[in-house]
This record gives sequence, C-alpha cells and structure tokens, in this order.
Amino acid sequence: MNLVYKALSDPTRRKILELLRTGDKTAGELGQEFPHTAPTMSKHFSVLKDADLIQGDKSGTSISYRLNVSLLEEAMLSLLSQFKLELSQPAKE
Amino acid sequence: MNLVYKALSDPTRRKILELLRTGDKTAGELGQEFPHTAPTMSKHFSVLKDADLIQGDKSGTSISYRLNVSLLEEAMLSLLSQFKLELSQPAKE
DNA sequence: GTTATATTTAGCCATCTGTCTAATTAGTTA
DNA sequence: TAACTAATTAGACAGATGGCTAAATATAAC
Repeated sequence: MNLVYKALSDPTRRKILELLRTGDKTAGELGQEFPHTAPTMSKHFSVLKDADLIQGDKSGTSISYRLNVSLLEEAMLSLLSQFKLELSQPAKE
Repeated sequence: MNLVYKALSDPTRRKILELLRTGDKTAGELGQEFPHTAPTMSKHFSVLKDADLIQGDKSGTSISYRLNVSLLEEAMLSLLSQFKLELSQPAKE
C-alpha cells in the first residue's frame, strides 16, 4: 500500500490518474497532455503499474492504459481510516 | 497543496498524524513511538509544519504538537475531488 | 525485408529524501 | 554560573526520484 501513496505523491502521476477517470487512453494520448518525453512518461506509467493503480493492454503498436478505480478507492478509504476522518462529501457539481 | 501530498507520502509522517489524532503530544512523546533519532524526527516535524499539517507550541523546554485536522480533511477532499471519487464510508467500528 | 510508428529499457545526471552524528539553542534547576 | 534536559540546526551520506538522450523492441505497412 505504500507503493500507492508514493505513486500519488507526484503531480504528473495524479494528473495521469485523473485523465484516465474519463476513459482508457494510450501512452501516446496521455503523453500529449504533458511537457515530458516519452521515456519520462513511460517511467511514470511503470510506477503506477507497480502500485497496481493502472493496467496496460497492448493492442497493435500501442498500449491502452486503464485506471484501477477500486484500488484508488481502497487507498483513499485506507487513508481516511488511518486518520479516522469522516468526511461529508459535497454533492457533485 | 503539493506539500501536503509530499508530507503524506512517508509512513513515519502518516503515523505521526495518526498519533496526534488522539490529542496533542510533545516531540519527545512522539519520538518514543519510532525507532529514529531525535533529529530525524525533528525533520519529519518540519515537513509536516511546512505543509501546515501540524503546529508546534513551545512551553518550557518542550514543544507540543497539534494536528491541523481541517487541513487534513481539506487535503483528503481535494484528492477525492481530483479523482472524482465518491466514497461510501463504512461506519466507525 | 526495410521503413515507420509506438513504446519501453538502459544509462546518465542533478536534485531530493531519510537517516545519522555532532554541535547548537533555549529553558530549568541547583 | 554551571549542569541538565528537550529539541533543533548543521553537515554528511547512501539511496531514491524525475528528468533527459540514445538504443532496443515490437507491430504494422509498404
């Protein structure tokens, strides 16, 4: 679970996860959203994969990444429970 | 806000916050709960202070640390909202 | 089979991080 | 003032992190 927190500690990786909330995206599509080289992005994908937060499915020459929503939720719940916080979440805007 | 995420990415610091949920504690009291030297702990306190997650009040020779609960809640809500997660928090056990 | 495209791996580098020991600061007590 | 205690600051160091370029891999298209 510590891998998850490490993964979440970088803004680029948080944005990747955010982008994947709206649907699967290829490495290239994700890369376009950032000012980093492909290898740099690839490393971020690896960190997220190691934490099991995303999964990559190869099809043709490209790799489509998918968010593991339940693990993300689990991580959030685990954090909340560690801090014994009870949040009243505002309704979606 | 990035300082907050960085602060949360270390297990020692998460445990410090957890311990402070049950009430204020001095640097020394907190230090006893970890296998680290006082200077190491002091650095962790600094990181948490820089992120505004805790506040230290000096009294006599010791410093009493207090958790900033509302900032912690804010950080959690901000994370949840970034990921557009809606958690159904289980009731406290 | 060669070329083009998408992505990763390898290797390098500067900076950040978490730890330590030693030294310093500040308050209390004798 | 001197000694003691609580905590921090200074400085060093190994290892992790996030970025890059260059090279490798794998699939597709010609």
